[in-house]
Amino acid sequence: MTHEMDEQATPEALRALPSRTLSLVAMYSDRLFNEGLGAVDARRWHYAALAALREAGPVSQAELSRRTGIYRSDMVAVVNELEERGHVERAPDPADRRRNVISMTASGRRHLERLDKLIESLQDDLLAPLTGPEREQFSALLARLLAHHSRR
Amino acid sequence: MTHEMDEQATPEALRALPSRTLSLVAMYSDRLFNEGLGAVDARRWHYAALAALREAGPVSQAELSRRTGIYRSDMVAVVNELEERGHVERAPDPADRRRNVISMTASGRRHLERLDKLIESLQDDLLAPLTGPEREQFSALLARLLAHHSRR
DNA sequence: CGGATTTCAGACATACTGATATGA
DNA sequence: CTCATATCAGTACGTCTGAAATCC
Repeated sequence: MTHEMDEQATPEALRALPSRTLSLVAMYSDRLFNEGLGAVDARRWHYAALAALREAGPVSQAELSRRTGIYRSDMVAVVNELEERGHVERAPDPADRRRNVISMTASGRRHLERLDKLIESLQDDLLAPLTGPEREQFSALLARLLAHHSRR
Repeated sequence: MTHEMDEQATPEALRALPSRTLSLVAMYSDRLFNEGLGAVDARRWHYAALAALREAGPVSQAELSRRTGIYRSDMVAVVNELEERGHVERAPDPADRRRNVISMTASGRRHLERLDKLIESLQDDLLAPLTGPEREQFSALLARLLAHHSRR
């Protein structure tokens, strides 16, 4: 998935599967966001990490990991990239020398505000064919599915 | 994503994003189906290919590819696996010797019927928290999003 | 010749595992 | 001793690209 598939010729047995439609829409959505964010030298995880830092203040990488859902092992690379771009700073925690305290820089804050606007517009692209109330409905249904499946 | 993320501590800016919820739900859905199908020695692509064969009759791999959305390059492995399990047969097309004609065996038909039931039950697990009408709504909204994003 | 088919080899991203060094 | 942290190496999977061999 997904190339020049002929959606007309898609077997009825498949077309009726919400799991399939869900996967495909998620794929298009991911692609939309990856491309949109790539255009401003960012990635989805960058936004997640910066948004978490804004709400939590300076925290350790492990704490960032818990709040964003990024694996600790992968968080290293995310923080590396954000640090290279000057959006965050790594500093050893004097209180616990195992930890790095990650904090946003002024550049990071500006970048995050740019991303807020971009994300909002991409969100709009994603839901373009739906009316306002339909978007609410869709989001609410998704949230309930997530709540159901993410409880252990 | 997704480990022991603390969904409570998820930044509000992220929790409000349908794109994120969508990705996560799709991930749980994919996992559900991969595990369920794996338990009967099948994969998602197996079901797609067999369902397409049932509706189209014997066709070439390229045609199967168009109908299922599986890349031609990846279709080779899918047909290999189905052939190993005795669910399909490969035969050269006498009318066009570039082509392999893929057809379902009796075993394939039985297997597909098993999968029909399994898929239906997994579908039910996926949508468990939703009422009947809500499932209809959800599917309809997904279908409209797919239609919108899959046109070029 | 251009175009389609099957196949292989591999790039790339993402989720995830495991192990190590260090320190609380 | 245990537990947590940061890091690195590597697995597994899915999407996707490119190219070769064959045939229309």
